[in-house]
Amino acid sequence: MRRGRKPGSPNSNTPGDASRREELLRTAARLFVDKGFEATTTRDIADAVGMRSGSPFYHFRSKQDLLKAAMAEGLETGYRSLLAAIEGIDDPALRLRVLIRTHLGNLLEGECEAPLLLFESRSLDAAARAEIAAITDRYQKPWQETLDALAAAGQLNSAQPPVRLLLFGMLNWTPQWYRADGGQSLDQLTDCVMALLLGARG
Amino acid sequence: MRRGRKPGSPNSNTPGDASRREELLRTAARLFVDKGFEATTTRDIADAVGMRSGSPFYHFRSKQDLLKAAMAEGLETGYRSLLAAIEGIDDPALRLRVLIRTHLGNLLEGECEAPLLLFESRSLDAAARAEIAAITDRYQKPWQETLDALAAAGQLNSAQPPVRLLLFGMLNWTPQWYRADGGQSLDQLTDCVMALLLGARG
DNA sequence: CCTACCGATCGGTAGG
DNA sequence: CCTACCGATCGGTAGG
Repeated sequence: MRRGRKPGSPNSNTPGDASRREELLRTAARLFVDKGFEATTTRDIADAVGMRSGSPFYHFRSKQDLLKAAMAEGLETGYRSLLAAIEGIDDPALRLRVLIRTHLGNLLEGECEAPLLLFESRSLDAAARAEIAAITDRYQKPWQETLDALAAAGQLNSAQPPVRLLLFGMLNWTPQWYRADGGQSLDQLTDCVMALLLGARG
Repeated sequence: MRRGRKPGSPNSNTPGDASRREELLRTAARLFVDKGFEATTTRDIADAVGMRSGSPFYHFRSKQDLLKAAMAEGLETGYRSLLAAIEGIDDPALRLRVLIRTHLGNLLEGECEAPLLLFESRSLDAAARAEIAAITDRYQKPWQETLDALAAAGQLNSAQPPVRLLLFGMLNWTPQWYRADGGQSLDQLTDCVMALLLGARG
């Protein structure tokens, strides 16, 4: 029924196992976002990738470790997508637009929902939470730089950190209400956010 | 050791029991916000109010029922605090300011964190979720009216529903990062939000 | 990675 | 509201 697999090395980077590990991470991330960390069972995750209930623990020490890894790698992926999207764009207003649009795409088109897992930070111990906080800071760096540039150009009233955090919250709450079939495209939603930040624009 | 109490009527509004019920609701709300619904045990709640493990079920049919009631009554309370705060205020910009400040006070000074429980809606069944959605709509009505008035007065570019929802998300994410000891008062934070919405202002 | 399994915990209930 | 309790589930492990 099930294809057999010889035991490999635990937690290693064996090429063959790496893909299984990634599969676990992606699947866990999705389930954690949908049902929440606590409500998601390690058995749910195992089922979803076609493993037996004990097998995720071959790849990860604990359920919490799975969460930490899913957050870390997800934020990493999201960060790279941001950098790729803004590469070569000099105009700060356009940069901000692309950051927002990319972030919303990641969140709302299910490409990389990792930022939503930040809600689950409370389930991490202090050490893991610190690791994730550092990665989150990096994720926000391009945002702060762009806001600073906009303020310097006089297109934004203030680029104090609260502005960035308010913006981040505004975007991360959208999955609570945005529906793809609601007649508003992500581009239009991006327009709306931009108008809010930079003032009138049509 | 423990004071004895005669059995009363279940789920009724007996004056004596009402306060215990309210105590359960307030305590449950706080724990649900802090640890999350799934991570909070009915035993945690019972302990926190000095009951035995089975006793919460004398007041509520199920744990989910406790969540629903905590959300419903909490949003009710928050709604009333909003109405009281804006009563007699005619200037729409000032009204918005008071709405924001009151909402932030409720969230960040622990007076009424119920809006944060909206995250936990996924733990409700469809019927309960619909109930809560209706109460949430009512909670947002004063906001929409105020935004409409601002748009009519030309002080806001657009009062389309997404603006309200973006604002709501911006505020509801603040508990993720705001610290009372961070050198920024709630009044200053309110200024920051207002400036973001209405444009330059110093 | 599977089999087989365990200890702990959890939501909930009967009966007073 | 307490006592006493149960069935189910869950994270995790030993051993191959």
